[in-house]
Amino acid sequence: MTAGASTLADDQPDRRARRRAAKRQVIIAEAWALAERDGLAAISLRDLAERVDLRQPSLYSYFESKLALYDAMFADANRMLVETIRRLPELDDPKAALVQFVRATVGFSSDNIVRHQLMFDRTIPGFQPSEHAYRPAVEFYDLGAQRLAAVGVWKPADLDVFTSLVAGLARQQVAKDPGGTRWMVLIPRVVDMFLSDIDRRRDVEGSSS
Amino acid sequence: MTAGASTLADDQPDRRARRRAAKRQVIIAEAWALAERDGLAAISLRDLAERVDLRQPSLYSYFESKLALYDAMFADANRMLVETIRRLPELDDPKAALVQFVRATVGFSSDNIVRHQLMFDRTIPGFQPSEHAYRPAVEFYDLGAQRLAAVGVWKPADLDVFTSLVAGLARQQVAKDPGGTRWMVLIPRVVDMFLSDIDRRRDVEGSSS
DNA sequence: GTCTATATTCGGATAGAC
DNA sequence: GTCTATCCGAATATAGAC
Repeated sequence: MTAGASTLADDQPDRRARRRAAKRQVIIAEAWALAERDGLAAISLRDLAERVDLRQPSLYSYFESKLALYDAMFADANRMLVETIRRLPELDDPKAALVQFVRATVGFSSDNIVRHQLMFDRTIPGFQPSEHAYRPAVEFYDLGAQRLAAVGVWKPADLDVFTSLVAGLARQQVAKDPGGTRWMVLIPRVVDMFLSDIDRRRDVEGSSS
Repeated sequence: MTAGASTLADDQPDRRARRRAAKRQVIIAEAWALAERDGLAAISLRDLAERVDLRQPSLYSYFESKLALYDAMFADANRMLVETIRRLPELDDPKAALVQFVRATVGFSSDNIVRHQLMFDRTIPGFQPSEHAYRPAVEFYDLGAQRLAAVGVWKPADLDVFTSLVAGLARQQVAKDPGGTRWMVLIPRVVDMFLSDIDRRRDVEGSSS
């Protein structure tokens, strides 16, 4: 019927979808700014709407509820962290690469405290990331696991120790010395400590078999 | 003038003060129950008043604002943690005592997630513990520092590493395996790792001098 | 100290016109 | 998709009688 308009009809939805996605991104970006100012739990859709030149009800065209907004923010923060890791220059020395990974991770938390809160604390009542939003978080975990594998660490218990080390450094840096480097500077030492422990345990295990 | 009533006049304020303090404690206890149910940030003074058989405005006789309530809860949680540590049986082996300390601390967080949140996360917008409420937190820190001193650890950087280890274990246990023991069981290993690292560094330092 | 009553503000969410 | 208008509920806090 409308043969000449078919390309138009096929393109238009894509453009619309892109524009829509772009605007969603703008909204999310402003939501972060608001969260930094007022606290994550204190975001109001009224303030948010004002910042993106919309009326408050119009936000419901982009997010079906406030929790859906948090979900999108959760995914956004995790994608940002994954991107941060991916952009790191590749290093030949696997141990140096591990230190680099931890530094980038703790640095991300330190530079993005509210993102860190949403990702790692459970601070919003009723919020639980959807499966979809959680996917980039898994991706991040895998990136860490890969660098651990490169130094011969793969046992689940070893991974758990490692995650708790990184979590602890990030937490203390964020909570006790925001903006500083008091725990950041300990990273090489902590990684050393961890790898030495792995070696030590390997030796013990080897000698007893 | 009222000589015969002077003992009465001296006692009555004490009794009143005690009753008042006792009721404050009841209110705080119910506040914790509410926080466990709805989330720390979602406590409402209405619900809280109902639970202690008061009308909502009457709470203002006990706490001058909601933030003052949080402040009292913060102090309460820290006192409870300090008490938990103090009640531990004394151990002769200083290393065992250190493991015991970490176990009790992480266990406390695991058993009291909302208290952990209030103490260690900054989750309530606008809340900052008063100097008075912060005192027991310092006391807790000192208890840890004492046990570290008993194994020869005293350097500030070493203390920072240790606090981040404990913080990381607690965090992962609370966030990723609430109610379980996945990170709890790693405690002896992590303490070993830490102390071995201290030894190793002492050796290096000693050989270079 | 406790109450009733109320001020005040703000929150998320919905209806329906355009 | 965006708007105006509005609902409805909830929140903290205060005034003033008892």
